[in-house]
Amino acid sequence: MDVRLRDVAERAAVSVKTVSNVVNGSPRVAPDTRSRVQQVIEELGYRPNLSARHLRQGRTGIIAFAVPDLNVPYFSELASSVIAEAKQRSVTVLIEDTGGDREAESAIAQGLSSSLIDGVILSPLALRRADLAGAGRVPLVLLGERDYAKASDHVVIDNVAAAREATAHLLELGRKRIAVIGADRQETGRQRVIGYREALAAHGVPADPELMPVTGEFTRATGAEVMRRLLELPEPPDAVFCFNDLLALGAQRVLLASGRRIPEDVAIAGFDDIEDGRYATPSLTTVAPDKTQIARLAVTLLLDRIETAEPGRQPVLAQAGHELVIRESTSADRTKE
Amino acid sequence: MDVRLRDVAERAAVSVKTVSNVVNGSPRVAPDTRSRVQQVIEELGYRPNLSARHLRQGRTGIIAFAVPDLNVPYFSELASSVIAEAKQRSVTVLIEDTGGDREAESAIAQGLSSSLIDGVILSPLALRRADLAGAGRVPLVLLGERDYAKASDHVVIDNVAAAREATAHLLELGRKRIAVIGADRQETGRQRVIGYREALAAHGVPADPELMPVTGEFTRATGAEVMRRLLELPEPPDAVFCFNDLLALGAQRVLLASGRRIPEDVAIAGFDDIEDGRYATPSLTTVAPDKTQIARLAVTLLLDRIETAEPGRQPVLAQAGHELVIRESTSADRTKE
DNA sequence: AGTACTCGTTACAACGTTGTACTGAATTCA
DNA sequence: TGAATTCAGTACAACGTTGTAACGAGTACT
Repeated sequence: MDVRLRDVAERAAVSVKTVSNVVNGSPRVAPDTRSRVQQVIEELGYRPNLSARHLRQGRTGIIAFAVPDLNVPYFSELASSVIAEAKQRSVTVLIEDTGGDREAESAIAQGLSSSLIDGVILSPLALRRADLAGAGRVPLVLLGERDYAKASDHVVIDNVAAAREATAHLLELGRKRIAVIGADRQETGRQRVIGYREALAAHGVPADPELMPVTGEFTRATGAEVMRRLLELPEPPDAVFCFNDLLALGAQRVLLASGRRIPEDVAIAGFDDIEDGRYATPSLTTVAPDKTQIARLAVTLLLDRIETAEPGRQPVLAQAGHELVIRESTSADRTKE
Repeated sequence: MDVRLRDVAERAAVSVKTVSNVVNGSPRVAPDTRSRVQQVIEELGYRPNLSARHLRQGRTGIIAFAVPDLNVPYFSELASSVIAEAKQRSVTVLIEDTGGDREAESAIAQGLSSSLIDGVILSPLALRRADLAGAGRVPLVLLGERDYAKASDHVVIDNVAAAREATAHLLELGRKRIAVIGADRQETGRQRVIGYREALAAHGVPADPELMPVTGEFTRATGAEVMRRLLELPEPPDAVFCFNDLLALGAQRVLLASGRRIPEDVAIAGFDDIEDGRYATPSLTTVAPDKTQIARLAVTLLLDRIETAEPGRQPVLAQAGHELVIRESTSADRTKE
């Protein structure tokens, strides 16, 4: 069986509470008592029972991180950052895979998952604003969607600026027909389209709707399929800006298979800076959100929200940084004209 | 505050225990009482407090899945499978990232992580046999290393056969100089080398130690670096068998950058069947362990072990299936000679 | 009619922890 | 020297749940 406070107390000839005080570093303990107890703790290998502690104080020290798909590298990388950040604050992270399912996301936002979590960081995919209506049962931080501003704390990056910078980079290579893959109904996509248009406008390049085809899921397969369609246009693109790296890798594969050179014939930029992109051939230019900072902000906001339970508190918006990382898929280019 | 059994009991005018019996589906409840209580439960939105339940019965319904690095696609894919499998058994999975650190792995094997987990599925990287000596505090299932057979339940695949099949496939393409990347001191690597040698012997091809260079971590970077060294050999390889897909993708990148064609000049096979390999250019031939089956076996063994706490029970070895998946990196080949 | 059994329900205690209120001793102050 | 204050440590209760034992009311058997 497990060692309990009581076992330690008996062996050290003190009360249970004194041992508890030592464990929790309460100041009301004499130095020699403390060291004696400390020693017995190590001898017996005592570890506090978290369930009992939770039962007593209403906290588990566990937060959930819910993502649409753990196999999407961006999310697994983000999960690693969140876990690392939480560990620093001695909090445990439970990874939850929603499958991008709206109901699952909604359930999590309402705190319907296990009752043993103190709060949730949720990266929504299908969630609608209305699904947050009944929320508030559990402290919640949302990632990535500016749309929910008034409903909950959230952490975003400046998608408009990021997309603008990436597009500007492609324009500065002399490209005129810059396609976009990933411009779908999601708020994130919409933001990035705005940045894309802004950059085009600033360079006096007209926006061609043909270059912004409808997209499905953000997978390599979609990227490949959409790229194939783009290549069939009477006037195909000379650059592609994909709204995530997976789309870009899929598109890249089609371009290479079709015999085109990257970046000479078509330049490619992605979004997310996943590890795969760094090792692709050619390596992928991409917008790199500061995942470490996102994780830190999300955990900080969540713990704040957990600690101060006052319900009236206004939702907070935190913005993390990003950076355009230029790699072979755009850089080896000789500017034309 | 949260709804408690007591609240439900008061509203339904029964005792707390009766509500508990309804919640737990105990048969000793009259049908009309049951439905009345059921209704109040839904009305109030009661959810059991897992910590209290655990405190009472010594189980949390949480198992941990510890991997060396969640960003390695093989592990994140496996994690998804484990989570899915556990969900079916209404068990929650806590993902633990050991960083491949021997101490962290050892700590987990001894059950030193949070005291709130019922058991651990551990995919070890640096763990030594001796580290398992003090184990047994927590039910444990190991993945992948046949080495620990007598110390703990474990799930493996037939690495020898898998490596033999992959090597045979390369040999049947007419390749004679088949390099191996990933033949390091780890038990898994050793097993695969055995299969590799068996296949060579069966085809009467001599094994050249130069074609089995020392390897470091199983990353794209290592794959790339080792491939570069292999290309500098006086007689470079005409095929490469990498012991994981990341190594293969790194090697592939170097080959393409050096102007060689895959598979015409050099054929490549990997191991793990991660998603990246399916979308690489060219797509990667690989050994696909049956991840779903691995997850199912691991969860089953672990729950078994948790339920029957008798300490005398012998460790179980379970073997999951695998399959050689042939893709472009070896198949478009015209057999030479 | 009395005993034995079954059934549905209940009261109580306990899981391991910690906050509150308390105690007794040592120390400080007037 | 007596009163107030500080300090170290303790006893008790409670968090929400469930296993055990016990209960009274029927029902079945003799």
